[in-house]
Amino acid sequence: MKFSKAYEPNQFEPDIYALWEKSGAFAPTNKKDAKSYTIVMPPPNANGNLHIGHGLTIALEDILTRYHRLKGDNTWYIPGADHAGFETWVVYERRLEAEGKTRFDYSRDDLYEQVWNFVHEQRGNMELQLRALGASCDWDSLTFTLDQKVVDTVYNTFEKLWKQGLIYRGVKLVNFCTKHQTAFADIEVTHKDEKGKLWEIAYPLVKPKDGIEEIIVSTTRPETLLGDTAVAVNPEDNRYKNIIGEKVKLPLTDREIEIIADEHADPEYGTGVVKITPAHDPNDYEVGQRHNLEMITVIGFDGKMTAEAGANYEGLSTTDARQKVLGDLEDQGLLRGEQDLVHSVGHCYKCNTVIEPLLREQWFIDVKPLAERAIKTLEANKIKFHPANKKRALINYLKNLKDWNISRQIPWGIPIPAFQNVDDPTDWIFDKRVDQQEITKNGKTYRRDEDTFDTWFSSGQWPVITTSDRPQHYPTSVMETGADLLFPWVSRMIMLGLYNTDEIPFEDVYMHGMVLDEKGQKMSKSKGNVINPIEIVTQYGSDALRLGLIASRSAGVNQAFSSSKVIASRNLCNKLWNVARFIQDMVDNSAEQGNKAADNYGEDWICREINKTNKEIQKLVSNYRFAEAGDAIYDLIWNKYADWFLEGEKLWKNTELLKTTLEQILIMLHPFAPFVTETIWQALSWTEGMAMTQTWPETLKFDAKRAAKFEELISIITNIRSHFQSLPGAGSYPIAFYDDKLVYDNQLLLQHFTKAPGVPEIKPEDAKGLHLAIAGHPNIYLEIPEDIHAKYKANLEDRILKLGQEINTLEARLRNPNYVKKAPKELVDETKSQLETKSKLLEDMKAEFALV
RNA sequence: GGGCGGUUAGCUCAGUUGGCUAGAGCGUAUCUUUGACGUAGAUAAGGUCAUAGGUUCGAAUCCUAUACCGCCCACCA
Repeated sequence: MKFSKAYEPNQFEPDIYALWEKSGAFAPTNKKDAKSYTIVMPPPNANGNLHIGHGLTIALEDILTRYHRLKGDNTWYIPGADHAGFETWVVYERRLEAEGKTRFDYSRDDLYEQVWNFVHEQRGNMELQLRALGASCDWDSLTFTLDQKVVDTVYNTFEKLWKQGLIYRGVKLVNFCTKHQTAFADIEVTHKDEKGKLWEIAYPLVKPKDGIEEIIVSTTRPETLLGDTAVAVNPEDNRYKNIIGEKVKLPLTDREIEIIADEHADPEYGTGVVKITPAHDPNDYEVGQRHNLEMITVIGFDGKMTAEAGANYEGLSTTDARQKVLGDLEDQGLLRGEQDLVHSVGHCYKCNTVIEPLLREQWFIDVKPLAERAIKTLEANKIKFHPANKKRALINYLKNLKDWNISRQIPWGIPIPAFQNVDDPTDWIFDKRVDQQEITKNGKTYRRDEDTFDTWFSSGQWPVITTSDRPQHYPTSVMETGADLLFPWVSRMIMLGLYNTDEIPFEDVYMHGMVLDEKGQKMSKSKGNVINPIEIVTQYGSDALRLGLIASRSAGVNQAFSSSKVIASRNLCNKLWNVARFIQDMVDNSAEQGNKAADNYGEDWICREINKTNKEIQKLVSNYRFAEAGDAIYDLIWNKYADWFLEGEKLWKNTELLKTTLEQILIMLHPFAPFVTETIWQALSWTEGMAMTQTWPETLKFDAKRAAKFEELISIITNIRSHFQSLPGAGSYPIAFYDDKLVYDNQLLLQHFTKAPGVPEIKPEDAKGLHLAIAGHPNIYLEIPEDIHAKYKANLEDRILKLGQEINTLEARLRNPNYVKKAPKELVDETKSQLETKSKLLEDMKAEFALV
């Protein structure tokens, strides 16, 4: 294939991906002496589109996967697709709504089937997008979160928990969205600050005592008054000590409730008296538990007041009920004041409806034993975290974890395998026959629980489920995911992983931060600042997106998307493409002889640099330092390979070395930029197989002394170029020298790199022009005209001053007896030799200054 | 209230056991229409590493305090 002038990713990427996929190389190898390396992909929404965060996820995971594959590990990257319980349900419910239907028009089984079909119609986009991003995952192992094996494992775990008494059915306050008709875990509720009012309401004492006739409570939710079953004061609060145990008359009702003493009441806040509504407030619920209070539900799951709220209020929305309650209180003269306040209110993260804390019977997991075990494992450092501080955050979270509500009132999910005796509501049994609404067992009839599992309950078992066919891949190597999933997901995987397998689910956790928009704002549809990764792929190529996303990004830190990094990465791909094009050209014309007269030190030098980068990349990737690894390979390709080595090879044309080094570079860059490296690999005339399945490069042999010599040549060339640039006039002059073997041996190279008209060897007495101040090379002159030379003098003076300062610093350091005594010997020696070279250089420069 | 991050070049950010002249990309300036690449090459300018103390022979890096920015958790009658 011929190389076009510029690399156009779109032309090649789909074919290259098809080549990989067809080759079967995504499947894990099963080599005997090799280690397993396993990454489970956090499953993207099966019927959604990938967002830029997925771009980062795939980039990081695929770099690791491809790197380990090249290193020879039995590498397995397991893709997944998430049924995305709630997310998908919301989308589907909207569709129903548009058709004028509601969920209540269908049975759960019908709905499940409808959504299943809906998802499968939509499905596939996400998987195509993963391919566009270059994910080298094993498609045959793709697991959908509703696959039978997922359900099986989840049911086994549930049964085990059930048998061990860690599952219980409880009536507790749950976070309920009255629009979506489902409960949420605490962690799913979004809190927002809102303006509200704090009302003061008088509750008259049934029997006035010690002159106290009423007490005044403060509340932001007067409508819940109808469900009050006590009022609380702080036991230390002297104002109310005497009336603890007395009764008050609950306004607007005919009930009498007790004044209790509880720490929950803060004497500093409001009047210091708080009404207690155990059925509608989490704190009040706890107070209720402590004092064994009655719980009266006055708000129903539909968000309307219940019959228990009284005939005057039944059927009203909470907002209307609030107005009516306030009005009625006012009429009775019991409303004593109102003031503005800002407080935070829980909202449904999807529809923004205010979350009602409501009593509901749900399945709960007693998390204590699970959390304790997880904490112990974390404290024993069994799992490494990147960034490390996430471990502590997780331990803290686990220490305060409350029992986990795993019931969701959404049809789209894994049915909870529990049945209730129709004659005895307290009799629940575990049974897997969830496809039946009613079953009989031991002659009794049981009705199915209509709820489904919280998604995190099933995805918390993801590593063990996905690796079940190849158990040697469990525990997995690394769990790479977004930092926001530390609590909801990573914590669950650790708890349930340990519970299921007695092993950790993964050895490392790497958490990436959020990809923000270019201004550093969170991306959101409503803000309209969402960046579509596939658009970037179309515009700049998949590799450019990957390299651009990982650039300058460190673990756990949110960072802005940077199109300039993507462009820079696109340019790197193009650069490499042209490097390859040029080398192929030289290979094609290898009959042309290069310079054989002298050694090319640049060859030793580039081998040294490639080896160095090779080692560096290995170290950086194993420490998850992707951005630095990317920088290292960028620097090698652009600033070393192309700028110096390849430039020199225009003279030497050492095609064998050009081939070897290019291959090594392609392989080392492959994990980061798989498409362009593979495209080149396929295009080159001499390479075989695929870049993807090569072995990570061995180190190259080179002569260290000659490599160091080349470095000297670089500094001579740079120095000369700098002069050519800064000197007034035409710009390039002959480089004259005497008594300098390195220059003598490399006249051609110097001329080539500096574009000097010549590099003549002269006699010392003929030396004239601009004397170069280069350490170790005192006899090099640029033969410039007199008039230009004079202007140069001022410049020289500045440089002498600067060098003098540097020498002073070094001398001061050496004069310090503590430095000489305490600093490592090598460092001190280095300082000494540096001082020596610089002093000599200074003498030379001073001598030159005297001359000009 | 508890916890965690951040503050380094005009911009976005790297900088892991403290060690030579603090780096990158983009941007800027000047030069180069050289047969790999103008998505390029060459050269250069640009930083008292937020502030104040401390530890140390030596601090962007460790400690303490302050300021500002951001995130998470809990609470908010």
